[in-house]
Amino acid sequence: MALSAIKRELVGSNTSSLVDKVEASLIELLQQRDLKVGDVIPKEMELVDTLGVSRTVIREALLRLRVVGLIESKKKKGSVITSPDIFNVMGKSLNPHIMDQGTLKEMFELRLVLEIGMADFIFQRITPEDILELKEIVSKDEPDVSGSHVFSIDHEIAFHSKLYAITGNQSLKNFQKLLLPLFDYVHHGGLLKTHSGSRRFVSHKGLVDILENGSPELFRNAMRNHLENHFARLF
Amino acid sequence: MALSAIKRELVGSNTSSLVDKVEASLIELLQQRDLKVGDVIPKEMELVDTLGVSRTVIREALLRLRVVGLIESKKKKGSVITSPDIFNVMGKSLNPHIMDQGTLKEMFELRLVLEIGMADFIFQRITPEDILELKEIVSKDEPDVSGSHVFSIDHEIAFHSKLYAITGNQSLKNFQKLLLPLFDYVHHGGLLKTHSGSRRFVSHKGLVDILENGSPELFRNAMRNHLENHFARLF
DNA sequence: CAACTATTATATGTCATACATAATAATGGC
DNA sequence: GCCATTATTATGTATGACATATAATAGTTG
Repeated sequence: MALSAIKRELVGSNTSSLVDKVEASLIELLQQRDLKVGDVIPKEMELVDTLGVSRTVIREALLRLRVVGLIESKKKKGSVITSPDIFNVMGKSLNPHIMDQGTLKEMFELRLVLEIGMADFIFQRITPEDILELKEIVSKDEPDVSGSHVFSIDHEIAFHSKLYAITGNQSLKNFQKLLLPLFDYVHHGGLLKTHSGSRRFVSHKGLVDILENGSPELFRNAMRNHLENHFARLF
Repeated sequence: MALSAIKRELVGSNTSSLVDKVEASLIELLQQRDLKVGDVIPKEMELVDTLGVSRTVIREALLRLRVVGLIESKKKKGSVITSPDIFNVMGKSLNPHIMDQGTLKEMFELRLVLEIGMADFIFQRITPEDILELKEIVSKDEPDVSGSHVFSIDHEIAFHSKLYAITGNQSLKNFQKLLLPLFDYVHHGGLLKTHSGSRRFVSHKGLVDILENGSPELFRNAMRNHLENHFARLF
């Protein structure tokens, strides 16, 4: 049996596949019914009848929505609309073992952009407790006998993660959490020359001081300097 | 027939589904074989034999990889590894009609973070031609008879898009392209009070002047002011 | 021999059906 | 009225068949 009339209509004149069309139909359906997070969507078999395609195709279209986090499927309940979270989706495709060098470098640049750009939000929302917590973190970054700071990935991550948290922007924080594996891969893989020994223009402690007494403008420039050797490796 | 031994082993002790396991196995496979972009991965039927699960499960696992952009499937060729692009994946889940207000607001904040944070890269990479192009764009933003600037979404987008382009970071640019529908939705849906009439502390022309003769530091603060009314709406 | 066309083989795409599994709803005993 | 047990239901998995597109090959013709 060849394609039935309705399927031909679904496929239309363009080249997109059946699943593409069904996926589009589903999204359109969600918008038309003005469905909100938590609402349930029609069962697979209902969609089979409504759209006139096999359950295979329906399931594949639903799966796409599920992968990008638009819906969640429970055993007997059916599928419900969800909001969760934009960046988690990206995580799967951010496999440093597979992605090419160029993209990897761009992700690094993105990190620098974010940490300089979020100064205003940090100042807007930082609390005295946050300051204390940052000082606590910094206190564990003691200079060694030679006076230079020993580079510790864990300490680095703890400090900068706290900054993201202070912004109060969960999406931003998720984004950072997402990028962490990349940095871990790069540092451990020796893709960049080792950080230790390179001079820090502004220390973590310096940044905290500015958060306490300075301004967003001062902080942006300080962060710019703090990340100087990162820039040096990129440019 | 209940689950066979090998499937039990695949499922293991945790709660994750069969497809989850197969998906993980596939990713592991890609890393182990050190497969790079352009390489082909085993055929569906080979994977059926190798992993001992049905083609249904294999296909669903492969589909997941395809959705996040890790592979592409061609009819007779099989599936090949691809790199493309991190942010396009996110686009599907960024449906403003469905996502909740909180996330929408966070996306707006993200935009501000990016445009302030990318100053260094703009200055690093801007060319005289870019300056000319920016001036060309700005020239179309004439003040009206009352002397105030008429707000034009198109002009706004053209100007800021050019800034992203100048950074030379394709991922960053893709990110912006991704966010555009959100802003369009918000502006047209009247979610924010209209932009027109609100005072611009720093005009587009002012930003271009700084790009020509100023510094990244000046630019960051100017952009901060330029986006002042955006901030006002958020805080 | 070269270049172009028709055929074949292959791997993904779609369909149909049956059964497994888990979670809710219904039922029954106490 | 509460709790354990049993149906019911919708998704998850398995299997086999056929459709479709395309790379590869064979075959035809100038």
